[in-house]
Amino acid sequence: MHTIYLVDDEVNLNRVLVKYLEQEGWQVKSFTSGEAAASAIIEKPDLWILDIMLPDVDGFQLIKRIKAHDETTPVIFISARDEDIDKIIGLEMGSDDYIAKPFLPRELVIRVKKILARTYVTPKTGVIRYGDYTIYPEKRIIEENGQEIDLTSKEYDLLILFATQIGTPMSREQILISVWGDDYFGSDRVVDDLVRRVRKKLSKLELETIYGIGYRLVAA
Amino acid sequence: MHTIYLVDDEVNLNRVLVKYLEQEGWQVKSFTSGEAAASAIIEKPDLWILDIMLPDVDGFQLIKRIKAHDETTPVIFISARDEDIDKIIGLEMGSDDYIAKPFLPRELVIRVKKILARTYVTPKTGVIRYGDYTIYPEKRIIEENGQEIDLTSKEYDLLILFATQIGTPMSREQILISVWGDDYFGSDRVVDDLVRRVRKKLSKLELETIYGIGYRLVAA
DNA sequence: TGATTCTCCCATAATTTTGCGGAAATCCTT
DNA sequence: AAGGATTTCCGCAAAATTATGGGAGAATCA
Repeated sequence: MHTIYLVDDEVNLNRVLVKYLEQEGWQVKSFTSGEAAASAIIEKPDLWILDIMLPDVDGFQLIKRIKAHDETTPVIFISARDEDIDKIIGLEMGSDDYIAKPFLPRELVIRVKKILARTYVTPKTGVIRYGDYTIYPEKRIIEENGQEIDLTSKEYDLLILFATQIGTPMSREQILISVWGDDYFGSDRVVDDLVRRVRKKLSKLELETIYGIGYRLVAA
Repeated sequence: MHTIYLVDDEVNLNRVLVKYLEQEGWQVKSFTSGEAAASAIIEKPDLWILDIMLPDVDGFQLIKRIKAHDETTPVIFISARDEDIDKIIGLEMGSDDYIAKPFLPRELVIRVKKILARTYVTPKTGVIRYGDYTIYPEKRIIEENGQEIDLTSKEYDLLILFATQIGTPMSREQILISVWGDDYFGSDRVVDDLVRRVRKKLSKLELETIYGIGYRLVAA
């Protein structure tokens, strides 16, 4: 689940936007002042939505501090003033998108979805962290506190499948197709076996069995 | 089939729009006054189309009452005045779309289609909120104030059935088919049992029994 | 080729969920 | 308020699903 931090001093709009964003299942925290938002930068939300005009610390200063803290955090600007828009577009503010007031809340939701998709659909490139484990998908390596753990190829396939779908239950059918391919005709039970092996090697991985459904990796 | 309620006091436009909407196979009811429309809110159409300028109760008041009755009902505004449009977009009107007069009827039809598709085709993507509960259908998870509650697979199937059909009474027959499949030949009584178990685990879920009929999930 | 590892499968045990009978409680009708 | 129908509740047994240990065959690698 993604966390989104919203900064806007118009309390009404703020409240509405929070409602819409939460409707999508995101965890939202909202701020009405730039100063309050600034002190939350260390909490590293997955995305920021910033109004430019704020009573104290304005959006431009905020984005600088956000990006200074973590260059990759996506930011969406919202603003009413045309000159601001020009500034956002013209300068290299590092903003990932902007939206001019007035706008429909669902328009904002659409943009957030796009950006999150762009940022998180490609976890293949980055590393995945899960508790003490660090997974390097492209290298097919998993470390526990820097100590590499040996996995066989199927074990690794399974790990990646779950690690990229944390929280989502996977049926044996889905697992078979993903790990063995759709031309496998043996028994379902090999999945149990593979799960057993992975559990044994990665004891801190919460691979939960969902009776009658399949398995799921519980969020760390 | 979807039911659409249209509110516009211009009788000519009203008639034309009804024709176009019915052309799509939707069941349309039209009103020329806000008061008449207001008393039809309890009929829960799938979508409302509201003109803002009405002789008596205006569109803004109407949407408040519609959303108060059921937060999720989609609403499309139509209006001629620019200032209205600004109001719709900017403020927390909860409108799902708007369209400025004059417009082509088929433009309206397109927007209605989009919204219906969004609302009904993808109930799986969004989360469902019911009082303190948050349901993540695709993850087969339900949380009460962030605290996950364990459900068995049939219990979850039942929950989803009701949660996606809030307010609609379901017969035992329907529940059997939906949860057990149409090839189940045991007794009806298992439904009672399942309902009992779900009630026990989710005590704040208002699963009302309708004597002689079945059960219904009362809106939170 | 031989040794080692990996994968698959089977049988059995352990676990979880579900079904069912009957009694108690509740609801509706008269 | 009584009586019949319906629903709820309870606990246990049956059924379904999953975990586990062990062994055979396949693949891999030196």
